[in-house]
Amino acid sequence: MKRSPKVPSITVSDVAREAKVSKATAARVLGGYGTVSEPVRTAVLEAAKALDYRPNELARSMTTGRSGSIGVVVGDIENPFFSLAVRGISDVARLSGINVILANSGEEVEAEKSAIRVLLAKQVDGLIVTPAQSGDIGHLKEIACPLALLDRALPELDVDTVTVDDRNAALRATRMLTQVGHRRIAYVTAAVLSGDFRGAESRINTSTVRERILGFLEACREAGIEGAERNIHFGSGRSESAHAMLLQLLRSADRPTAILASDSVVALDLFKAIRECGLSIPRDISLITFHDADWTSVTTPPITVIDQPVYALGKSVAELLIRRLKGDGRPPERIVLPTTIIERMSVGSRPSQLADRS
Amino acid sequence: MKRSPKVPSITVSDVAREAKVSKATAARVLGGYGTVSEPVRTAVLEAAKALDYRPNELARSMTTGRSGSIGVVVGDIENPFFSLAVRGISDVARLSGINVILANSGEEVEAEKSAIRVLLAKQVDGLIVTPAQSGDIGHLKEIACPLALLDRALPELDVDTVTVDDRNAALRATRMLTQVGHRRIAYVTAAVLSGDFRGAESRINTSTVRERILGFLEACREAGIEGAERNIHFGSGRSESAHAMLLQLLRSADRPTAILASDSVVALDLFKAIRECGLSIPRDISLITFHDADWTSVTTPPITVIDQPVYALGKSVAELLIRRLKGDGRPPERIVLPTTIIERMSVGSRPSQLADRS
DNA sequence: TGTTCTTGTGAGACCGGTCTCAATTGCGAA
DNA sequence: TTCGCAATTGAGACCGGTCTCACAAGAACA
Repeated sequence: MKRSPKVPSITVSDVAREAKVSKATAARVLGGYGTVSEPVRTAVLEAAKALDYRPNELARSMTTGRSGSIGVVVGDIENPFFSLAVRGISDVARLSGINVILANSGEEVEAEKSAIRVLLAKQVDGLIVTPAQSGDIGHLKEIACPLALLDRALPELDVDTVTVDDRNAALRATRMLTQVGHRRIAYVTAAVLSGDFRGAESRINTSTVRERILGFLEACREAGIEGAERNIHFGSGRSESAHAMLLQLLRSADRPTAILASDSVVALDLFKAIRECGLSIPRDISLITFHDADWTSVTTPPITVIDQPVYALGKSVAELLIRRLKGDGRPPERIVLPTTIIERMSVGSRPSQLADRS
Repeated sequence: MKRSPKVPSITVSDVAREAKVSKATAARVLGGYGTVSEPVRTAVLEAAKALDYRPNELARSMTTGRSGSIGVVVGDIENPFFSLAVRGISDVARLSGINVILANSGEEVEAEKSAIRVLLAKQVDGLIVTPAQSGDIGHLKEIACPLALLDRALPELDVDTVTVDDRNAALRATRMLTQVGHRRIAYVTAAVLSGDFRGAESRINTSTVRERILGFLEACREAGIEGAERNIHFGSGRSESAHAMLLQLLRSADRPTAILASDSVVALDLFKAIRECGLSIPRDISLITFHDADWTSVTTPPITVIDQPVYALGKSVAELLIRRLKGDGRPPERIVLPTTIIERMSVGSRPSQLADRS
């Protein structure tokens, strides 16, 4: 470990010396606190300019205890959903003069824990997290600084949270499918669930996932479809095995005639898999996905989507968190933003040649 | 400005007191430097665990002068090109135990300057920047810490740089178009250029933009196409006016029969505009774009793309920068990564009904 | 004119680490 | 037995800011 050359930077003391005042006075001018007479102020300011003084934020943070930055931990930056939400957060933060330190969890709890530890060690003033898993949230409960949850609520964690009305969205989307006759409808999500689904509703603590599933199941029930739980497929992330799983699903004898995808990344993978299997949308299979990703409107056919106000989602959590950083004492808020369904061309009626068995 | 409650955190001194050793000794154990006897080490470690000690990175950075984090300034996080590159950077950084602080410039120099100022004040150990503009780079020259350039080289700035062989890529892609007979070929980029192009090659200092244009022009020249400069269109970013510009281009009497797009965001916008005009790819117009964005393979027709090793791009700059942080003294490197063209279905021969005039 | 406020300024402690330096101890070599 | 050296430890300076407190000087008041 080699000692860095350590470019000696200009400090308050240097400026003070140059301006022929005490360090305390120079600090007052430079830090913008306390009272200083006009002539002294200008003298210090000139000295600072002459020396090209730049404050060391680290030192400042050390004494104030405030770092002026917030940490954001998302599942996957590459997912356009998150990039857009992050932009919402950044935009709001910038307006408040707050920096954003971004970390990727890759949807893995361990990475999430480590990221949070690091951010906390860096003394972030607050955290925005998209919890990767719902079962393992001890590390979130321990967080001492203000915390806000993005997109995924945790019932056990009473903190500021912004989500969308996932349940209702899934309900409406699924209804859209049942209403045109579909009975074998699959819900495909990237979320992972240990074990298989049957009656495991209670094990899914992540609101987003659970609510969507509940909405999905409710619509199925309404339509008199039984055993819909069997058509919920977890773990369809970015991986070879996930793609293989999709192919298997699409090639099975009782393959679904309609699919609801949990996000645009999954949907794109599905779209490719469907092509690979020589199936046609919407003739052979219908598709609806969460998130109006930009590409969904240019495919053939364009995809019907559940449009989430993603940018607003990011904007809102950031606002909530920043308000709290300013010392707002009101109880945690849980904001649920509405979604709309953008109907395009990927939903067709149930293919008649495929008799339903369930 | 309200004083934050300031949760009193556990410090080295607290641990020292608990372990009944001096602060210096506790610090040695906790900081992992110097020599400590085994019994003392365990005593300190136990005390630390009992007290749940967490080091304050800020304080540590203050004395060491190293913050353990690097700053990354990109044009637009939402552009999948950048998100992927950023992941490349993050992955490498994580392996070295270095954090990444991300900032968005929105491709605006002022925002870029401000972001760099903030990151520097936060004492980042190094910076990775994708310079938004090439003319205004004074702020980059002034940077005292190690700096590395991503995707865009600046001839005047002799620092570690990783780019792709833009010129050759543009050359090959354009050739692919000229070879099937196209003569009215447009190059559309999001980059902005003050004034219009004519002979302004010298004004474009951003390597990516200049090299691509040079490659494009070279291919045109080879094919005996004159005045190709007129077919270079700048400023096609994310905006209403940009889209309007594209529509105008596509509706003009001498509209291009083939287009080369500078990135996938521009390409998507183009794709939509082409549809809007009722044109068909590749019958009426051919399209090639830089960046193998995930959606390019699912459109109808799928788009022929110039596949850049984006992840590797990010990975390489990060490696270069980190090597330099470790005190590597060798002269700055300029790495140029190769690209490949993935041929899909968006290139067709020149539509015969459109006579070329140029 | 004496007293009490203001206001401006300087001295120095402090934040939580790192790191230098000197002091103490134990042990093998002479 | 004495000396030298290495290993271990403690005291305290330091990083670059913030902030408390004491004090001096002029203003306001009696």
